[in-house]
Amino acid sequence: MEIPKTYEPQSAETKWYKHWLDKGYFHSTPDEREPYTIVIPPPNVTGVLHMGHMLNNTIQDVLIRRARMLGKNACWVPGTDHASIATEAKVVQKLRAEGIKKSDLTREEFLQHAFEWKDKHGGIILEQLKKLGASCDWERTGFTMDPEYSESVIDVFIDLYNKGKIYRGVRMVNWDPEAKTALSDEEVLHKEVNSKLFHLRYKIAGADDAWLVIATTRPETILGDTAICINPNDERYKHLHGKQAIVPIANRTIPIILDEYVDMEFGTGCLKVTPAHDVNDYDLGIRHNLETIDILNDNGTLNEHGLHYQGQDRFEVRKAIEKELYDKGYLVKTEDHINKVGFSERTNAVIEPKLSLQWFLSMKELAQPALENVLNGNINFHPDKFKNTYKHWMENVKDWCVSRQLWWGHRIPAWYFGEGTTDFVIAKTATEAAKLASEKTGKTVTEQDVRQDEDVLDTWFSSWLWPISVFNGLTQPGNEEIKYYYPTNDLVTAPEIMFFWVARMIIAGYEYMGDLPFRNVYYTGIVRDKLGRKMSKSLGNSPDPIELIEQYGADGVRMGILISSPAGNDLPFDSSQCEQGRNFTNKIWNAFRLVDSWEVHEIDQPESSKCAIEWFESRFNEALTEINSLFDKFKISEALMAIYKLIWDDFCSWYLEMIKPGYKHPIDPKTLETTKDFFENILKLIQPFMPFIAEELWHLIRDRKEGDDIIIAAWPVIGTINTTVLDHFKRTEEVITGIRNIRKSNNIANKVKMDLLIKKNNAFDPRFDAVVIKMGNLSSLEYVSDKIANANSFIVGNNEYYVPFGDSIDVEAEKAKMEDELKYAKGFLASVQGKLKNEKFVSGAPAQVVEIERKKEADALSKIAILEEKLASLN
RNA sequence: GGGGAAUUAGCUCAGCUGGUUUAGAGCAUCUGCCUUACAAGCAGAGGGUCGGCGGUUCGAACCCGUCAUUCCCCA
Repeated sequence: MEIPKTYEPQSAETKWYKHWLDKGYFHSTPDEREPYTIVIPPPNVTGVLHMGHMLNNTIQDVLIRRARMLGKNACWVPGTDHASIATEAKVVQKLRAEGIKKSDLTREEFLQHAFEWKDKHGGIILEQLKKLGASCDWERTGFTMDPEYSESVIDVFIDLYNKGKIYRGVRMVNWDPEAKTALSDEEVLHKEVNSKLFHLRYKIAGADDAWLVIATTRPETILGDTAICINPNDERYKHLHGKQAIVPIANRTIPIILDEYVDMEFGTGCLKVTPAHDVNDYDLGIRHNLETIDILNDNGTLNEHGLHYQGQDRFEVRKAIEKELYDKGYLVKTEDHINKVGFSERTNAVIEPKLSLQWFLSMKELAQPALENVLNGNINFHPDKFKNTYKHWMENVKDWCVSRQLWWGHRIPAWYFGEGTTDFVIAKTATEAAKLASEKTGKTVTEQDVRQDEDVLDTWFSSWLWPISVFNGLTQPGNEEIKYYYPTNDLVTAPEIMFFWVARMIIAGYEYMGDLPFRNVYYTGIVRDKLGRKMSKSLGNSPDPIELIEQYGADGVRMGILISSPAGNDLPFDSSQCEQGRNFTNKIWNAFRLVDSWEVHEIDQPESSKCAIEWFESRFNEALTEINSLFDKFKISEALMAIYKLIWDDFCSWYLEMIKPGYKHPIDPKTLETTKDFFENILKLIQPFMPFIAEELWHLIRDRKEGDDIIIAAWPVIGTINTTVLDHFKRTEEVITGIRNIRKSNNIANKVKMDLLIKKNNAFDPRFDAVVIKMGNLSSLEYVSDKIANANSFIVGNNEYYVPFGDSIDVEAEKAKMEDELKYAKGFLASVQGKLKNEKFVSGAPAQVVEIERKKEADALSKIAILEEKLASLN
């Protein structure tokens, strides 16, 4: 059978993914083995796979595949998040395109559309992950609005309310007038915009022609003014103390109050106070007992307090009122001004600070165990530096506004039975609510008398239960699965959602399971393009992951994305990295072609092969030790690099070349079988990173019984490491490189055999001579006691190596080379002797360190002597 | 404005508690090779006053101070 010269990934990928699924390798059920669990950060149902997902999920797959090979019961739970605001926005948009307005639909009708959307788009990302090779337990695919999951979200709300942690309160929230919902601070993007600063004059009450001038960027809000504030230390305005002012147009009389909050330098030093529309003003309002006048409707138009502007949009009013103020002589001047304005991350609408009645979760106490257990290392962050950010946030945690004015999501289980602020109960059903309300009021309240809160819960209020609720840990406490899989092991996510999600999962973990949700959090970076810009759909600078997979193969892309992606650092992605990955798959493929091409004969094993085997065994175990330790430290890309070098350099470039029989020559059975063993082991190491080619070659290199698949093969166990052999080989490598350099500088073709003469000054074991002969393509290797004239030479370990080559030696070049070496050796000696001559070094440094320096000195001295002699012999 | 992180070769990064080397890797670059596994390859080579300046120390990429630049978070 003709094996293609290059690896063709497509057929292997479909074949093996199907095989793994058919065999149920991804599926996990509790058993006696140690569990290893990862819950996927559930992607939005609206999304399509982007490079960030690729990075994140490749890492998870690497971890889970290695755990599976380590004999653990590996369980990677996939799923999706309902993403209330993002999904609702998409559905509204889609309906609008069809000519349907959300306001024309009932809640039930709208939700039907939303579920249709979810059914159609919700699985796209998960399907795409299969192309990447993700070994998720698909039978466990969860969704944050699954019935049982939803039940646990509602239960938690009720429980926290009953514990007194959830309260209803008036707060200044970030209001998105387009989506008509409150947003968390994290969902608001602050951008600098060019705006205008309007200087407006207010008449002083009771005076004929006395005025004060304020500066504002939002003149329309004067209709909501309830005070003017000045700094009590401001000499300019002492005369205003205790006075009142009259709001232009509204003609309301408002007090002039004193507060050091006012920045005397900014604007005119007089601040108009609008408690309903500015966070700082709101605080001032509370301090000074001011009236609060809300002039806005939920959609951003003005209400009845807007007087003749009622019903108009806030931005139209800004223009109109500017004119009116000017016409009536209140506008003193306008100047250009740059300020920061908040925009909705989802709808890009300008955020309106707005007072509204929302549901809050008090965080201070809940956050305590979550903070402690990260600081004390029960939960580890990788990299560790994110602990600082976490600490800072957790120590200054603010109450969490959990309500959102949306329909898509978990509806808040609050039921109102009257108009009073306390006329509500928290209950799972209307029946229960009626019962509770009856108890609360002492009167009969029926199911028809109660109406449920219109709002839904913040998406994160459901996803913070993810590691618990995917195992139904709240609805069926203590069930077999939650006992077995919880706490999960590792979480892989982006630092951007450390507070949104990670911190809150930790909080929920301690509150509801009394235990951490995961032991390690691996933070990935942001995937950026070559110019350092974040990859995003709007910029169009993100490659389509599926196209990348088609172009380079899933294995190539997996490697390309991981090779330069240390934890927590951004990944400047370039498709050339996938090319490197593809080239690597091809390298492994061709190594297999080579091994596969050999014909076995019952011949003796060559000495060089014996040495090679002995060396590679130690080298493999040495590398494996390092690789395991890198994995333990979550240095995934370094582990991959170590495997890459082991395979490419050690196995392909050295080992295979050493044992490779001459053209058309057979190989001995012992060497071939051992080589196949080695090959199997390196395939095992690469399996977590490049599962497809690993499985493909696993089945090509030896006949396999049913069920003997590499995905479930045992991760290699570290065997003996013979450091003497490793040292011998290191020296041998140097000798071979020396020979190659001589060929190169003299233009001697590889096929031309050469002689090597060795003047041995230091003892060494000549066992690897056979390897030197083979790799150097030598006709002879001999030991001599004198220097050889007319030869190219080099020094390894203070032994002298000579390759005579007739008259073709360039003596001058040889001399120059040696002089360079001599110069370096002398410089090196000087630095070593500098230390040794220093009395304080010799007495102060540890004996071992001094000893090492002495040895360096001795070696350098002897090398210098050899070089000088050789130079002399050339003259 | 407050807090945090970073700065090592053209690029991306290692470099553990200061001492095995007058600093390492991969990619890229350059040179020579289509040598019967692989040109998606082979064999070599060049490239860094470890951001600047001070300090501590016998000894600093590593510790301290300071300045500069960049990024992140919060207001």
